Amino acid sequence: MSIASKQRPRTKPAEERREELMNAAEVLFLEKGIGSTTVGEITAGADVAKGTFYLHFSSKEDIHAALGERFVRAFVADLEAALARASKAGWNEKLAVWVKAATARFLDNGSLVNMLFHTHPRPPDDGPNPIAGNLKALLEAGRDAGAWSLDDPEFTAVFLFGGLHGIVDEVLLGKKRASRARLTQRLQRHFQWSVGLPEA
Amino acid sequence: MSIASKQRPRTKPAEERREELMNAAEVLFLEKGIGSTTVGEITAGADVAKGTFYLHFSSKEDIHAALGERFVRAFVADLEAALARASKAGWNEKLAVWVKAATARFLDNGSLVNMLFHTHPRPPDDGPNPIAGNLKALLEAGRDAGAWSLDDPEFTAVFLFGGLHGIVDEVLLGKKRASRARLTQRLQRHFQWSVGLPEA
Amino acid sequence: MSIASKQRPRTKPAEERREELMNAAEVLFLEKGIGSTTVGEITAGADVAKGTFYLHFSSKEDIHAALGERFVRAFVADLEAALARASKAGWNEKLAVWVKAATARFLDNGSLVNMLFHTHPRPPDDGPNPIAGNLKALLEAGRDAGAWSLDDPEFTAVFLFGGLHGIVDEVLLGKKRASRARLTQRLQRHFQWSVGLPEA
Amino acid sequence: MSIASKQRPRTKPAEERREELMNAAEVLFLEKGIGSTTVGEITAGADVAKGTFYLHFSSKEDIHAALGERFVRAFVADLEAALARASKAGWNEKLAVWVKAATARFLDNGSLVNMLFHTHPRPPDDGPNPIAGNLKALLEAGRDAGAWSLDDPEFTAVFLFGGLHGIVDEVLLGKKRASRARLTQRLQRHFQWSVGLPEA
DNA sequence: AATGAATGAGGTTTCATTCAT
DNA sequence: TATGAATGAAACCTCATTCAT
Repeated sequence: MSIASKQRPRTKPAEERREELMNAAEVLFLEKGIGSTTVGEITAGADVAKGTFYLHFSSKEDIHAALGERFVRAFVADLEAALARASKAGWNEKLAVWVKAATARFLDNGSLVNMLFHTHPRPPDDGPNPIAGNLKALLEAGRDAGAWSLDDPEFTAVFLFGGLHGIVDEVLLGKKRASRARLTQRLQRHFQWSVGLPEA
Repeated sequence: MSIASKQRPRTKPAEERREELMNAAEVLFLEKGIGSTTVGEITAGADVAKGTFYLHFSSKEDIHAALGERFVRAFVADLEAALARASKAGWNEKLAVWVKAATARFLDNGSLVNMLFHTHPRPPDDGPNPIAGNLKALLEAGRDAGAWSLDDPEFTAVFLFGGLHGIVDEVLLGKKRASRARLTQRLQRHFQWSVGLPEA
Repeated sequence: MSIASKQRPRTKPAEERREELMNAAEVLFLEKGIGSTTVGEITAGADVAKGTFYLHFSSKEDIHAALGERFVRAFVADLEAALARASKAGWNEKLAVWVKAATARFLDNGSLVNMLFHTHPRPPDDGPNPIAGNLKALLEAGRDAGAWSLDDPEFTAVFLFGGLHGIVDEVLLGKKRASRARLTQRLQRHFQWSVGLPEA
Repeated sequence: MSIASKQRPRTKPAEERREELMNAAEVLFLEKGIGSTTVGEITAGADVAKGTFYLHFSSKEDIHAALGERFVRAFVADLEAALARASKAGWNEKLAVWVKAATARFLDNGSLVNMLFHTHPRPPDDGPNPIAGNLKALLEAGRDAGAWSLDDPEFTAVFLFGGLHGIVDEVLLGKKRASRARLTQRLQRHFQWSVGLPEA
C-alpha cells in the first residue's frame, strides 16, 4: 500500500466490469468505427487486461450486440417514462409525446444508432424491433379506446418508425438543416395522419 | 504449350472484367457479409488472379461503393421507366405506381439494399439518397400541378421512403407474413395520406 | 445459508485432493493429449477451483511428472508381485512371467505409457527407466545364478524392453491384430533367445 | 540495386521456400523444442514474412509432420543405399549392414528423432513405420532365400526396431556410455539371434 | 492487362499462473 | 485450504495490398 502502483488486480462485481467494458467499447466504436476498434483498445479503455474481455464477452461481435440491447432497453424505458408522465393526456397528445421523446432520443444518440444498427451483419433476429413494438402497443391502446382507426397497428408502427428513423438519419448525416422543434412537429403530423382519425 | 491447357491469361475488355468482379462481389457480400468476404474470394469467383482486382478497383471499399451506385442507378431507372409508362395517369395513380415499383424492387433486392446501405461507415455525403430524391421530384411535380398539398416535399419523401424501407426490411427479415399485393396496397395508402389531399 | 446449497468449500485431506487432480489429469491427458489439456479442465474434472491446482502442483509439467512416477511405481510393483508369486520357479519361467506381466500391463495401459514417456522434453535424467531397471535386475540375478549368459545385462534389458514396447505400440495403434496369448508367447521367445542359454 | 536493402520480395520456387522453412523449423525445434518455437521464429529463420509460412504449411503441426516424413524418407533411402552397396554379400552380412546403417543414422540424428517422434500426439496413422517396414522386407527376403527361419517377419522387424530404438534413445539421453562400434556389434548380435539360424 | 507469391501489421483468442479474499 | 477473477504474454493466423515478372 506504500506504493500505489501495483494494487491492480482488483476484483469487481462482474456486472460492473461488464459495464465498464461496454462503456469503453461504446466510446471507441463511436470514435473510430467498429471494425477499426480492437479488443486491445477496449480493454485499455476499461483499464483491464486483454484476457479479461473474454471473461465477459465471447467476441467483439458479442459486445456489439450487448451494446445494441442496452441502447434499445434504455430507449424503450425512456419512451415508457414519457408516456407515463402523460398518462392523463388524450390519445393524440400521447402520440405527440411519443414522437417527441423518440425524436429527441434519436437525435441525441444519432451516431450511436448508426453505429449499432447500420452494421452488417445485423443482429440476426432479436425479435421485432422493441421500439416499434412500443409504438405498436400505443397504437393498439388508442384504437381500442376508439380514438383511432387502424386496421394493422403493427404495420403502421413499423412504417412510422421507419419514417422517423429515415428522417433522423438524414438529419444526422447533415443532409438537412432543421430546428428540432420543426422536425418534431412535422413528424407528429405524419404520425397523426396515419392513425386515421382525429381524436374527437 | 502444345496443348491449349495454359491459354488462360485471356485479356478481356476492362468493362467486362469490372462487371464480373462486381457480380462476384455482390453474390459473396450477400452470402457472407462484406467483412467476411475476402478479396481473394472475389477474384476466385470472377476467375482472375488476386492482383487483377486492383487493376479495376482501388480497394474493397471501392467495389462496395461501385456496387451501391450500380444498384441505385438501376433502381432509379426502374422507377423512371414505371413512371414513364404511367405518364398519362393521374397524380395519385402515379404515386401508386411509384410505390408499387419501389416495393417490388425492394422486395426482390432487399438484402442487397441492406448490405449496401446499412453498413458503417456510410459514404459521407454522396448527396441525398437518389431514390428518395426521385420520390421528392414526383411529389414536387404533383404539388406544382396542384394535385397535392405538401409544405416540405423533401421531408415527406425521406419520411415515406424510410417507412417503406422499414416495412420491407421487416418482411425480409421474415418477421411479417403478407402478400405482396396487400403490402403494396397498404403502403400506397400511407403514401396517399401524406400527400395531403385527394387529387379530386 | 439457510439451505445447504452453498456448502461446497469442503476441505479434503491434501493427499486425496492430489489424487483426484491426478486422476482427472490422467483421463484428460489420455483423451486429448497433454498440450491440449488445460489446467482449467483438470480442475473442472476434479471439481475444484483453478487456484487449488497450484496448492498441490507447481505446474502442469509437475503433475505430468507425478503421473509418470505413479504409473512406474505401480508397474514395478506389479512386476515384483508377479515375480514373487513365481519365486520357486526356474529362471526361464521367471523371465516368461516377467514378460507376461509386463505385456499385460502395457496393453492395458498402453496409451498411458505413450502419453507419459513419449513426450518431449523428457525428464532430463530420472535415472534409467525403472521398468527396464527391474528387468535388468532379473537378468543379473539369472546370470549370477548361472542360468543365463549375458555380458551386458543393462544393454539387454534396455533392448528387450524397447522391443516389447515397440510391439505393444504397434498393437495399440491398431496396426496389428494378434491374440494377447500369441503376442506374449512370441515376446517370451525373443526374450529367451537374448539371455543366451537355456536353463538346462 | 544501388541499395541492397529492399530487393526482398524475391519469388522462389515453392519447393525451395518449403525446404528453407523446414530447415529453419528443424533447427529451432531442435534448439528450443517444438512448443517453445513460434511460427514467427521459423519465418525469421527462413528470412520470409510470417504470412509466407501459411502459404506452404497449414499450421505448426503441419510442418512438424512434414519434417517427420522427410526424415523417414531420408532414413529409408540411406538404408536402401547401404543394402545396395552390399548386394553381393551374404544375408547375415546384409543384416549387419542394415543394423550398422540404422544405428549410425539414429545416433547422428538422435535429437531429431526424439523431437520428431517422441511427441504427443503422434502422427495418427501414417501406416506402419517405414523403417521397420524396410527391415521387414529384408527379413522376408532372407527367409525366402532360406537363410533365416522366421515365422512372423513383421513381428520380428517391429521388435528389433523397437530394441534398437530403445538402446539408441538410452545412449542419446546420456545414460549410457559406449563406443559406437561396440554398440553396433551388440545390436547386430541381438538381431542375428532373432533371425533364428546362422546362414550356413 | 494479368499474375500470384510475398508481405507484415494487426487481429482475436488462449491459458498458465497469481493473489486478494 | 480454497477460491476464481484477473492477468498479460504470446500464440496462431488472416488478408488487404504490393510488385516483380
